[in-house]
Amino acid sequence: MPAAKDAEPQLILVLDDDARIRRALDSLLRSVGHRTALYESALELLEAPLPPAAGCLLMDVRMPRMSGLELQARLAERGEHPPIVFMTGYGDVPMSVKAMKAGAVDFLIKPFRDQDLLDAVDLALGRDRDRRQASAALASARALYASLTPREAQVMALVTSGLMNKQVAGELGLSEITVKLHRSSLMRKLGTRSLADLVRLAQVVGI
Amino acid sequence: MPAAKDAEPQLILVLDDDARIRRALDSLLRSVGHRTALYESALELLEAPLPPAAGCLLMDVRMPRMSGLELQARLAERGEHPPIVFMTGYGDVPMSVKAMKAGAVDFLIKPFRDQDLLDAVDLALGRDRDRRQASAALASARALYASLTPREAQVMALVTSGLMNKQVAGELGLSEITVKLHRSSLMRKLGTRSLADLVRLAQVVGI
DNA sequence: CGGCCAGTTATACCTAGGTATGGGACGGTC
DNA sequence: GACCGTCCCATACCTAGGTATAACTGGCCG
Repeated sequence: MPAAKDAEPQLILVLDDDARIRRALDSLLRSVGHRTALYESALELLEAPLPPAAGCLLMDVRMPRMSGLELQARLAERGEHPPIVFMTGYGDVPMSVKAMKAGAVDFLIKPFRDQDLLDAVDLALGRDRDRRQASAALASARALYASLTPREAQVMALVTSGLMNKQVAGELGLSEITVKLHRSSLMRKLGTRSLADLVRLAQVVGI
Repeated sequence: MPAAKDAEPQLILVLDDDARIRRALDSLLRSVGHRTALYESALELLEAPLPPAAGCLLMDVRMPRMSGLELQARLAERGEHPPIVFMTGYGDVPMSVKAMKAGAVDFLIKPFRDQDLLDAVDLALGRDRDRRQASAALASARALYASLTPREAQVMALVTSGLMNKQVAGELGLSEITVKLHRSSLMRKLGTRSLADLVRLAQVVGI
């Protein structure tokens, strides 16, 4: 594991149909050292795959063709997506509640102070880092687990549930020595050097 | 463990300064089988300890003396509290966003359909059940852990980190046999019958 | 067909874990 | 002072875990 020294700063996706606002947000965000990517419509953003470095999506709620809320729903359907900060000039309460229930980080009413926006963006970037960390840990655990043969996975499940080798052998109709063999093999594959580590890995994978 | 057969249905705390609204909410909630407790002011609710069966707090945002948002903040300071559903006739977006950021389940605008309120309450009760389950599991794990002597706790930490008995002995300056003794003693106290169980318990406690 | 991998088992040997029994030291409590 | 709980160590014995080596089977692939 090369320890991803966050050499790649997070990117802030800015989506607004008004070019003047895009420019203003872009310059504000860049002035405090953020990197940005600008989008004019929800469709433009949906068509291309999201930049892997995307750490926050900042967007207007009301836009022609596809609203911010609908984009939020589409992104959620597709799986993981960066945390979202909404802005709007004409928001109502049900709209903001819906956005927040769906996981938005903040919902800002124009006009807002620059600092409020920057705070919301920082919060979103923080959540994105947490999300990335959790997701990377889960992915690597799953990848390791996927390298096991079916038998090894069975043995792992029973061993981490607390059964002794002979009990595992009984459950699976094997001899104890075979269980030991699968066990040492899966420990090697997973890089775990103790039963404690194995149990924790199993927890992550969700056995 | 007597398996708490949820013989005790959850209680819905209804807080509104308007007596007519309290009565209307009370009758609506009771008509679908919920149990309720009525409060006239935030202070009244804060003064007495919360009913242990409280599974949801349904309240107006705007009330004299103490607002719903302030009550929400006070309850959060005091630790765990039931999930909150807000209602209001005059809410603005920043208010609703603040409430949702602080963890509210929903923020309803009057007039709302009865069903919307009942849905929000059901969602809140569901979250309360999850919360109770997690909190009960954590409490029982902590209680078990607290019954260990200091030495046993040290041994547990090292054993669950994956060290062998002899390594634990080295770390603590003990002989291996003594470690085994502490180990069997703590396993007995915690009711764990395998290292796997012990590791999971340690995870819950946060070792 | 030959090679490879998963899966299976066996023998043998060594290490680690678990328990029973007994004993000594220390600190606090009744 | 007697008692108790915690902490420590030892001997002895048994069980469980781990590894090495070797061998057999069946399926898949080039």
